[in-house]
Amino acid sequence: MVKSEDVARKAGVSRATVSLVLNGRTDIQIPEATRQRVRDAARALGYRPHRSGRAVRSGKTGSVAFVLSSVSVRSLFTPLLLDGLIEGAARHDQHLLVARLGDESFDPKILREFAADGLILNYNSEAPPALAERIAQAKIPAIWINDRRAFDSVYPDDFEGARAATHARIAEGHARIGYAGWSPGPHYSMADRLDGYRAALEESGLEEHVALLERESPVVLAGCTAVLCYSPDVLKIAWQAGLRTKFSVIHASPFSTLEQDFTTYLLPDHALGRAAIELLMQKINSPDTPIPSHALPLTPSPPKE
Amino acid sequence: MVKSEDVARKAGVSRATVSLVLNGRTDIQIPEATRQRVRDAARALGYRPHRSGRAVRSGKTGSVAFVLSSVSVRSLFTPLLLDGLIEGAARHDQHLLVARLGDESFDPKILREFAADGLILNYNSEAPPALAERIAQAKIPAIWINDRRAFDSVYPDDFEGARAATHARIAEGHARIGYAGWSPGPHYSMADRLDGYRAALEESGLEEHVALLERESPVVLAGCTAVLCYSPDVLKIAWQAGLRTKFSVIHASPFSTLEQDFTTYLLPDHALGRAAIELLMQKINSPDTPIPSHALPLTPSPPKE
DNA sequence: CTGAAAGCGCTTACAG
DNA sequence: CTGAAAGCGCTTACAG
Repeated sequence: MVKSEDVARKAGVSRATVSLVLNGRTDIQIPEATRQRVRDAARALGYRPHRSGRAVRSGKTGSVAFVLSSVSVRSLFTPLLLDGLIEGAARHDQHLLVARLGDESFDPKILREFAADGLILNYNSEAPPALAERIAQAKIPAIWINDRRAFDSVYPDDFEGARAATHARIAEGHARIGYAGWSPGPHYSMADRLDGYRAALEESGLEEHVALLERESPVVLAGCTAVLCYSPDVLKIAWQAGLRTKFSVIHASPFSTLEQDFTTYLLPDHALGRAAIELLMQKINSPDTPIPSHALPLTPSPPKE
Repeated sequence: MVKSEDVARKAGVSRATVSLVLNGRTDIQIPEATRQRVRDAARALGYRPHRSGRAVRSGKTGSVAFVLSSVSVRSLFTPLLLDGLIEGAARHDQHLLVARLGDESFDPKILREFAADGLILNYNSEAPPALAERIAQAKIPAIWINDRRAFDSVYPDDFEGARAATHARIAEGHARIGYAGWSPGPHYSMADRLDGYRAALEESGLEEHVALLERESPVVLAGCTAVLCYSPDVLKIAWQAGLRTKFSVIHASPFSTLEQDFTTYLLPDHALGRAAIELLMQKINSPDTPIPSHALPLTPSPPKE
């Protein structure tokens, strides 16, 4: 293994100089010729600085961790979200770890060891209470994704998304607009979407037509010329029940089926990832300042409708 | 930050003893009472050993990295693959890093620094030659996923998968079986699937009916009672062209559409992830031994057909 | 069985 | 402007 001492010897300087040059410290005056010699030596030897050496000295690992439930359905995420996190991490010169936590009786590696400077937590249903406690107690900087907390979270603005989608349909001339979905469950977004739909109708003086699919058949929506639904699953159920209307679907990624006519409202997964890292870096730098949560807008797809 | 010295002081032992106890070193004789005292002190203080301290001492980072192209279409992967990697890493008590590399003029953080003991590389088209060179030159242990190399790779057995799917249709009594796909391109799997299909037909003395979709219309397949295709995209094109047959689709994950009748052959993404980590750990332990590549079988879904 | 010491690779004051 | 020294948190021989 090549170490900074090898580079120093080859370049005829001290280890300190190697460190200063390779870390681009321009506040210290070092002749360009010396700098070049160091860089050449490093390249020639294939020197790769050992992250851990720096970490142990600086007290920062230079990594952040993306944390998921080991029950995958509790921590759904899209490639777009992961990409947002990777990009955000790269931007801050951080490595990104990915870990899954057992939901109970857990003592996961990522919490047991100090291996990351902060955590991005992604639970789309209730996170295990033990997790939040443990994080608070160990004072680990953390940002929650897809969770609408007062502080330290980023989430899609489902309320505004549903409201905008409904208004768009109204603007198109639809007067009888339905909503197909599940009964609002533990996750805030289910209630928010329904509320957004209702807000738009109320603002326009229209009547609501809601089919909660555990209880009602989509047939309740007969006569509607447009229907708002969440996820392709709901769309599929409505379709199979014989509903043939203009659909508006809130979903994470563009998708297609063969016959249906619909507009998609995309969840801002990439932006969520980016934003989560931004907030986390703030949090790492000042761990005691609560950060107001961010709601990010959904975008209609295709963007212009 | 709590360090091992704090635990040592609280437990009334030396730092060495703390290390031995917490790392479960049973080869050294330490009275159970002392062990318990150390564990209690660690818990009470919320001690989380600093990974980097150990890393700098042991020379191992305790992490492996999952490496992707920054052009996402060149490094497609499913959640199942990522889960396989996460599980595999956890099994070996490793952290998992995820990184994307620019394709050209690159000097990515993950290669520039020594932050992982080995790499899992996932390129579904040609990997940049500079990458393989760099890895070889820096002697970084690496395993390739979805790449059929003689050594150091794991990949789905597309040939056998296509062959088995075709034989299954033959066993069902189909006599005119088509193939819909793209012309074999740079990735080995495209040729392998076509070859597997052809092998099965030849073994059964049947004639081939191949539609390469850049050149031919799926209508070439008219009269076929079963069609083998790769990915839902191909299926969709065939469907839209009016083809109504039994389809066999090779794909990474279960998927559904509204009307079509098809059998899916699932790529073994989870197993690929697990296997890749196993091979990588071998490679890390003996970097100079080439590891014969592994081809993993596809599975029909539903499993019994 | 336990503790003091050395050392992993690195960076940062501090002398010169 | 550069080098010798100290120190980050940890683990591993080595004495006792």
